Amino acid sequence: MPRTPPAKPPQQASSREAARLTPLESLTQAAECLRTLAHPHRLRIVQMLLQGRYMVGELAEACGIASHMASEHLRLMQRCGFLTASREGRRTYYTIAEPHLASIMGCIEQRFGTNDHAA
Amino acid sequence: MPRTPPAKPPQQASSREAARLTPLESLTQAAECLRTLAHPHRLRIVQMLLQGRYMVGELAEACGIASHMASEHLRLMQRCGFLTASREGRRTYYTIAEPHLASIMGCIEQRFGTNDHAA
DNA sequence: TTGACATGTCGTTACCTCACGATATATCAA
DNA sequence: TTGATATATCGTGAGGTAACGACATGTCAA
Repeated sequence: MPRTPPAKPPQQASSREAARLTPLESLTQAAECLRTLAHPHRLRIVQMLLQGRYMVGELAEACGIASHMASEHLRLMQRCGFLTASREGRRTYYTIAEPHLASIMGCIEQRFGTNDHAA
Repeated sequence: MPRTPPAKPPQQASSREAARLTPLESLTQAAECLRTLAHPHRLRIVQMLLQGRYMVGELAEACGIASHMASEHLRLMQRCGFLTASREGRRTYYTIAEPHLASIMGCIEQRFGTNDHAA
């Protein structure tokens, strides 16, 4: 791990593609996606989106951050295939695109009780 | 998130303690632990330790890294309660201390096929 | 005691990420 | 067209993290 070489961005990687990767490549991809998830606001956003679709402003307010910050978090998660966006007028709604996110968040909530306070 | 304030180190947090934390605190703790996990060598180490106990040198060799690097990864994971160490002579054996790690790794393996090549 | 072995720690360097303000784009209403 | 609304992008500074070599510690065997 020479400090992450060229390393293509944590692009969406389908489960089928994963089969063609070396063990290290698979683990590297998994690590990149975990890092994308590893932020309190992004976890909160995923938590909300697992309940339904929301627009940027709503997610930003729930996290207590500026809209343009929420927008950046959403872009990161969209990049590695967690989310998809759909524009409606001047609003953009985001939804979960990666079905495995539900089970991963389930594990996390079970461990950290992060759902005890769910809205 | 003013760039992580003083923020005590991602110390071991029992599930019972988690109940006393605010939603943001819980999510921050979860994020810190996810970050600790989010490294290809650390994922590999956890994968191996879920199969049994190993000493530093064995884990280092499996990852293709120097022993003292493995030692650092192990220390990080020990800090947030994932692992415990037991010294035997000049060797140190590590084992999984956090039972939820198995299910989390299970989700990750399911998504990324990181177990298709398991030894 | 000496030397080899196994692990752990420290300091440095390079890079990456976060949060922010400023600014851009796109859409709607008047 | 103008202004407000909603989102997205860019540049920057502060600070964190990874990998490495060097070195320290602790243990065993001869």
